[in-house]
Amino acid sequence: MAESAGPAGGEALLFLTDDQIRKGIEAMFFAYRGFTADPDRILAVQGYGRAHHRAIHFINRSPGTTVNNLLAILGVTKQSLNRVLRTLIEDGLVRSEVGTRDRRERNLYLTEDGAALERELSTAQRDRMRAAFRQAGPEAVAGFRRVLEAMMDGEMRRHYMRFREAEP
Amino acid sequence: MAESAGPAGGEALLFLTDDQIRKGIEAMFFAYRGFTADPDRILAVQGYGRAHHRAIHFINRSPGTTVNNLLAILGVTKQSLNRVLRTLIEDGLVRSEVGTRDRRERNLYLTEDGAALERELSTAQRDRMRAAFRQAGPEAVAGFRRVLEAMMDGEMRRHYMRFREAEP
DNA sequence: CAATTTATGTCAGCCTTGTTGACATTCCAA
DNA sequence: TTGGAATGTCAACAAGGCTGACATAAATTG
Repeated sequence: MAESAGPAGGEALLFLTDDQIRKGIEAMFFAYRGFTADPDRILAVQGYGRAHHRAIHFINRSPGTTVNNLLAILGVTKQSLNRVLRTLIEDGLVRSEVGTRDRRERNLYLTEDGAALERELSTAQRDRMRAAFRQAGPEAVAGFRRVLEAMMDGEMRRHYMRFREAEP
Repeated sequence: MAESAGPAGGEALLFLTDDQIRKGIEAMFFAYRGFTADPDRILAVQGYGRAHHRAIHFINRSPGTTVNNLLAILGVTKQSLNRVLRTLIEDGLVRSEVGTRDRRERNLYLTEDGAALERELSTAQRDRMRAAFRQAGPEAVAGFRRVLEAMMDGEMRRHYMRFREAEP
């Protein structure tokens, strides 16, 4: 349909055929399992899931972030996030401090233990990503990022861009 | 750590710094939400979820496939898949036929209604992917695919490759 | 100051989708 | 022919989404 195939106006656009796009969709599906496989294995040991990983990742990226901010980034409800945060706080991986500027807010930090788990998780995930990057080469990596950025919803792209520029 | 940054042996390898890799990880996270957003909206209307989408997608890709085969592709337990298949069969979207060669097997097909939903879902997903591809350009798309393929687990890569070559 | 809004937390209950365990059916090979 | 392996189904449970209702505390506004 649409602009399925064939030359159009002088450009070939062969990379926009339904078949090429289908391959992109399936690549995305199968690759995402690899992307989460290593952290999933680590998390399963201590009885955590991907939701815990996401919270830990973004608290590490923005120490002192508020619950509301985390909510927007993760795109879940506060009830859902709260369940995860509560277990992380109870288990001593996350510390929640009453905000100084605005005392309704809670500023979230990783504890020593939380930071240790974060390192374990991100090391595993980075190792795989690094291997994939090395295998594919720098130009492929640039293209990879360009396509992913174009695929994001506007709201998510905003969050991504804020982190993209920030050096840790 | 490892080969964090800086020139190494003559090559720069700047795309392998922890910071570059971290951007790749976050791009993957935020992009995947966009990837599933449109199908999710459609599925929510009829009370289905992503699991239904995955089953429908791969039954459409391999009409007559068996439950066992689908299991290997989706990487879930047979009990989990069975629940999804049962609702799809009850709702008249999937047809299950006793295997002729081996009567323990069930061959799965989409019905007319199932094929209609599959088209609706894949059209929505393809539209977004096509827009991202067009925006990023052909070289970026090639790189995108190369990185994703390098990121897959071996088992998943095998499945991907089988579909990759097959024309519908 | 009183009223309202905002940020957070909590309880209850629902749904999807993952899990394990138990079991029926069918095939195949010893 | 019989026992094991393969295939698929049913039941029950857990994680982690969701909505709705409500409480509390703090900030903001009139």
